[in-house]
Amino acid sequence: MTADSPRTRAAAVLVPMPAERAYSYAVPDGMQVVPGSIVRVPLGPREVAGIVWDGPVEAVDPKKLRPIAHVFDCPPITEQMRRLVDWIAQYTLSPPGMVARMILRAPEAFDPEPWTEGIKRSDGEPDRMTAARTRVLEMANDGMAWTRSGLAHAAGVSSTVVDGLRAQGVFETVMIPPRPVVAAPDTSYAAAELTGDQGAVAAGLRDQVEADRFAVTLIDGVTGSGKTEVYFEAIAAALDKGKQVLILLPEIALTQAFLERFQNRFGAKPAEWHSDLPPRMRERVWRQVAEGGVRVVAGARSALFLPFNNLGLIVVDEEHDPAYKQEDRVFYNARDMAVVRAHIGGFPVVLASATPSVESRVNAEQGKYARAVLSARFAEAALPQLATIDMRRSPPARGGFLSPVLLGKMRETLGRQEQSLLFLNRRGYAPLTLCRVCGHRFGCPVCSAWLVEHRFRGQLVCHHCGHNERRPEACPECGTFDHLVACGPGVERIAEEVVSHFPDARTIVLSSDMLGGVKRLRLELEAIANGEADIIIGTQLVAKGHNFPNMTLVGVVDADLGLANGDPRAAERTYQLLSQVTGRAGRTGKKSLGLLQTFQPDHPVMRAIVSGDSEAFYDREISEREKAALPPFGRLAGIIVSAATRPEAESHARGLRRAAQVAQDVHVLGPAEAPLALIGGRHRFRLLVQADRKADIQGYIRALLAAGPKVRGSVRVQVDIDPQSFL
DNA sequence: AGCACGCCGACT
DNA sequence: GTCGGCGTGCTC
Repeated sequence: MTADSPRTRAAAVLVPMPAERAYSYAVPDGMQVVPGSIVRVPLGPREVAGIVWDGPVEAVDPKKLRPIAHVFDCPPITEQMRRLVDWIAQYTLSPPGMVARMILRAPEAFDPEPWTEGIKRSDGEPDRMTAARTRVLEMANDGMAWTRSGLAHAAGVSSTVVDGLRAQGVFETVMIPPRPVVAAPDTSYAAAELTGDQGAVAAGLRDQVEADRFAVTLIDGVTGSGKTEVYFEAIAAALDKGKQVLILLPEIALTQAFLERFQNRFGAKPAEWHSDLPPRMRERVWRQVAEGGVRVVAGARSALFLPFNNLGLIVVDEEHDPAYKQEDRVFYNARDMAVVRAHIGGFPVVLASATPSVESRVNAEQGKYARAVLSARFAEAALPQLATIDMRRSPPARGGFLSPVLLGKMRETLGRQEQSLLFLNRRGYAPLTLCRVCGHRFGCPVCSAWLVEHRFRGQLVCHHCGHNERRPEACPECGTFDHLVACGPGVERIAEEVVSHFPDARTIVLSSDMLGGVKRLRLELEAIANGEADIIIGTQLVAKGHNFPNMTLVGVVDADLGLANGDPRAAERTYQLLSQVTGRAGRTGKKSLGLLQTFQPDHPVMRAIVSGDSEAFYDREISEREKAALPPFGRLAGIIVSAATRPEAESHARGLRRAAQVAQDVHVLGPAEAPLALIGGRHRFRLLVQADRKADIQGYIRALLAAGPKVRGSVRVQVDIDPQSFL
């Protein structure tokens, strides 16, 4: 805000760096700024873009006060967005400047898009006609403005023909406004016919949108139950009201398939927003969102920070997806911040999932969220038949990992010329290699993980930090040759086993470390969809998005994987993943089958998957957490200490732990219990803090950080608040 | 987060 | 003798 003093006007400006408060800048005479204005200000040796902020301007040494260099010709960041920045900064204990930085991620967009020069038919007539000229004039007689190249292309002539006509005064020069990044959606383009409960849920959402009322609705329904069709009607209502709409999708799910589905309903695609967007497109989308020209954005979590000026609805699809959580710089969960955004804006938010997160289910049970269950009735035909394979009763052959039951079904599937998918969430050949003579195990020299053998590449790789080395012939400990054994399966090893059983089948392995990168992967997925493979062996990435029309068998090689890793969310995550994977079968209309290889067929996760009845599973999961006072019943925050070396990080975390004057109702877990990981070349250490109320945990962490050892050198401390029921 | 300043190892 | 490694400190 600006403040008038006898000599200089000053404004508070939030700059994109970890400053705890807005800095003060002088406003030169004649310059107009309002809260939300995007300005260029000097900061140290350079100039940066900042946002003029609300609140009193802090008095600062007049010698330090530097003037705002420039006010961008750009719609100001709205009050709702500014309140969101303050809220997130406060809640996540991040510097507000760092939160503001997430808004300012399209630097070229702060200036208006340039108008381009075009031409339009005028009164002038050409000196003589040719065939080419006739075609050009036929096109141009619509009286619309054309670009020169566009007109030439449309008429099928060279641009010299157009230039020749222009020289004779046949065209006048006009300026053409920037082209919209997407066409306007048409809410009446292809309204879906909704049945029974779908219609009722859609009507409820429409009412919320029309009432401009904050409300959270959790739409809970399996694939094919019409979740998307239902929230499309809420989107239509918001658009009819002249509002903008944001659809959040987990990054991987930003697939062409969703955009096409939207287009089939609204006649135009939504604008996309994700990290892979080319810079030029990024700027145009940002700008057109700020100006209100873009009505619907489908985006990854960062789309929450787009400068909407008239937002009326947010949809968070696959709300349980961990990709919504950002775990660097500012730690936040976009799903929860979307709820906060809607609360600030006073409009509804829709959370959709076939496998909701436990915290959303609890929020629904506590009445904070409404829960709309869509029955699977309409999807039943498409649901695969699911069963467990008890690996104690049907063990694999010696040295193998696939049970005869699964192999038998694969053979039948091959016989029908249909596709099978084997899912194993582990890259490489084997997760552990050891020496049969001396027992030496190959561990990562950098971190604590075992090295994973990648036989195809002839390497031992650390999946934690990326360290890799050649697989040696002899044991480095005892020197014995040819006695290294691979323990456990990875997708490469499963592929080996499959090929030995089905040498004539076309088998393909899909994992994120595939040679050739994303491009190759996309081609392979397309090839599979076209039926160019019989057996697909894949890691997590096959679980999402893609539809394989001929896939009638899904086998989960190790359904227990991930259940015993000490994560309080292990069961929930496994349930969600297995649900998604088994859902890859049965998109065909044909009879399809999902088989889970497990040593614990009576585990609640397996029972929930096989029976399709998730209610009991959620009830149990909720009561387990209640007993353990884990989220969503307690609050859990992580203090992340990161340093270049592991001892440094550990000693610092111990220092913080020592400094902990454990307050009532607050527990500090770790360091021993906390997971240690190496990310981006830095050792990260998470100290878990648990408390019952939001205020407790934030106050406690503030006190702890103040009392703890001074953070200096290359040690960094960040705070990750696990946001549960914050409303 | 950038970016400059500043002090110790391997090279044009 | 310099180039450059990243530790430290500052930005209205």
